[in-house]
Amino acid sequence: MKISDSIENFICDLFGAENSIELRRNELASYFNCVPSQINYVISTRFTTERGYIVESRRGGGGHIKITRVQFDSNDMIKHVIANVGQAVDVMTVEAILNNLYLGRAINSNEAKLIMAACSNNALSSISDGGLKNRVRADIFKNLLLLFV
Amino acid sequence: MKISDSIENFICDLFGAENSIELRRNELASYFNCVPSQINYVISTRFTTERGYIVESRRGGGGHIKITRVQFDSNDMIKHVIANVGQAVDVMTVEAILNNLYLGRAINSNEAKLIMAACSNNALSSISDGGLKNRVRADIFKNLLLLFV
DNA sequence: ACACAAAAGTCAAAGAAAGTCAAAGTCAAA
DNA sequence: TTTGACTTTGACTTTCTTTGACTTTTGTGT
Repeated sequence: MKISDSIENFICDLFGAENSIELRRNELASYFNCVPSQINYVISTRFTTERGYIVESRRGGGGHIKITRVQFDSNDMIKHVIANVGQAVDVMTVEAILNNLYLGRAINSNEAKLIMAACSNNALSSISDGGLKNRVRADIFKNLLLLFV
Repeated sequence: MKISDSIENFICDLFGAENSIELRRNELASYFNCVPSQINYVISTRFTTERGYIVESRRGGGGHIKITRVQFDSNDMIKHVIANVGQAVDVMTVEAILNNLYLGRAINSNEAKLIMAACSNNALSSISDGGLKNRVRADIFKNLLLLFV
């Protein structure tokens, strides 16, 4: 079996009943006899927002990688949006989706405003490249929606 | 291994219900078996103005370090943060500020989570340039906080 | 006043993690 | 057999922490 798959499985098992785990990249890499960056590869391809994971990390001494999984139990609407919003999205689309979610009672108006603000062109004004801007918007959007599922 | 975090926690605990504490750098250092300047490192990275602390100290015999945490009325708190977060900001700082705002009741825990998610490295992972990432983070952060004033 | 000792401050080098990126490898489908 | 998606690898980068040599400030005893 591919080593990436083994690592993926190993990490999944690590969760057990917990919803959040913390690991040391180098330890894991030496356990699997692979280069450390392989761990990054596994994480970035398998533990993505689309699949319901949030990844945080810290470098330097005592550094670590923390992976949190978000329960995909309730809200199908939001789940659906997260799965279907592509790599990039524009303001109007975000607006339309939020309106839908609001009408469908998946989020309330304050939440919609917050998300809208986070995805606004204003918030992303430092990004001059239009393509990048829409990709970042999509990332932020999905990360936020993830909190509601 | 992550002695800085232990020291940070220790100092935080010292506060208890008080808003101001006083400590001896050398004592603390020998308690943690570290060099005295490590205490400076912890203080300068964790107990910053941005995070709502004021640090004063005195050298020489009977010298000490005094750390005061400041509390504002919640609207002021947010305004203060918006005014003082610079052009760029890192995740740890956002985290610390949100925690402060939460403790100061300026925002609730859901709001804090939302803002955190919008400012996370995960949400901004498409931005490869570290400097730009922190600038965008600051923009998003301020845009979101603006909704609360 | 003055010297001295007892604090705390500064700064840069070394160390410890994690992140990035692109080249090279694999393998199945067209 | 060529192509293209997915994997593996490693050199290089960035971020955060630890350490220690050296500096500055301040209280105290002479």
